[in-house]
Amino acid sequence: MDRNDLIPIGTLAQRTGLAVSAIRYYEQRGLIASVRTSGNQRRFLRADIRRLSFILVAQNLGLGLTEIERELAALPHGRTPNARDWARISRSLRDAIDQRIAQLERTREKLDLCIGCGCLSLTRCKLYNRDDRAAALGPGPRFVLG
Amino acid sequence: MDRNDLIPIGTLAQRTGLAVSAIRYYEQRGLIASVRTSGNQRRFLRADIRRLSFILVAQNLGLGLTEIERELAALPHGRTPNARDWARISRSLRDAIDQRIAQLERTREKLDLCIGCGCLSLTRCKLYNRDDRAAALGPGPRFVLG
DNA sequence: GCTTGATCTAAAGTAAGCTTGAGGTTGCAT
DNA sequence: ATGCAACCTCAAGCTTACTTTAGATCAAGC
Repeated sequence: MDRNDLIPIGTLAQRTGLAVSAIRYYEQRGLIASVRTSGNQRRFLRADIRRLSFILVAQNLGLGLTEIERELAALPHGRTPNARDWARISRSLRDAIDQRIAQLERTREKLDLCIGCGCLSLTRCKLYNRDDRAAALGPGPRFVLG
Repeated sequence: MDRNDLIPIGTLAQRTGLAVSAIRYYEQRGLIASVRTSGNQRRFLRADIRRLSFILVAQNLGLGLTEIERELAALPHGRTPNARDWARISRSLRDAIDQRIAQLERTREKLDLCIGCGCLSLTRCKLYNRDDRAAALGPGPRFVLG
């Protein structure tokens, strides 16, 4: 199984917790690539486990696959990404996490004000201020990331 | 406009930043209620601005409308919610925010380890540990909230 | 060699969360 | 009283992110 470090899709699925169908979908979307055996079966690099993990973390942050694709585009083409590559791209993810945490903390503060004062004075309640609200990112739950 | 504090849907939309169609959809889903004028137009309570704000905050947290409905069910039926009601339900939201922040901080730590060590040793990389990963919550981006 | 589980493709289906469109009515200002 | 923006309903459409299904092939152990 270690010859050339090529793993079949099922193994990749097990390692990442993703469904096989999801991985195939990601490949179709261009988020991940594979080579084929003579019998047309996909074989992935072990490094793709990391790539999928990155996708999962980014998704958890609220990023859509299109945005994730943009992030991943920073990785080198044709060459297996090395430590430096991953460090660079991971830092960008780190920033997004920081921003998201900061935003949640702001929301929490506002919520505390509302809980504390029990304000029913609608004009004063900070939660009514929609400046910090989720931007319209299309359908589905909305997230503020910046 | 202050007679009885009843506002039309367009005003509610402006105040919350939501689309009129979204508010109608929420009503259909049972997340918000309205009375009708003699001409069949919806009229909402001013307090519904708060209710919608709650929905927006909860959505931003990653909750689905079904879960939000469950949360809102804690509000009194037939009576306009008062400060105490809102305080109770908001605290539950606050807890969810705390948990989400904690989870993001854990992810950030793991990411820092990966950035710091530049580990390409896949078996050691903490990000590959899927224990803390998003649970399958159906289609769409996944979130860990608990 | 044979079986059995993993894999393949393509197309259709699903779920959430809304939006859009058509065709018609209401209500406030002038 | 008239005009026009705002409102109404209902059905269909859209986007994201996948899953499911069907029918066929592959690969690895016994």
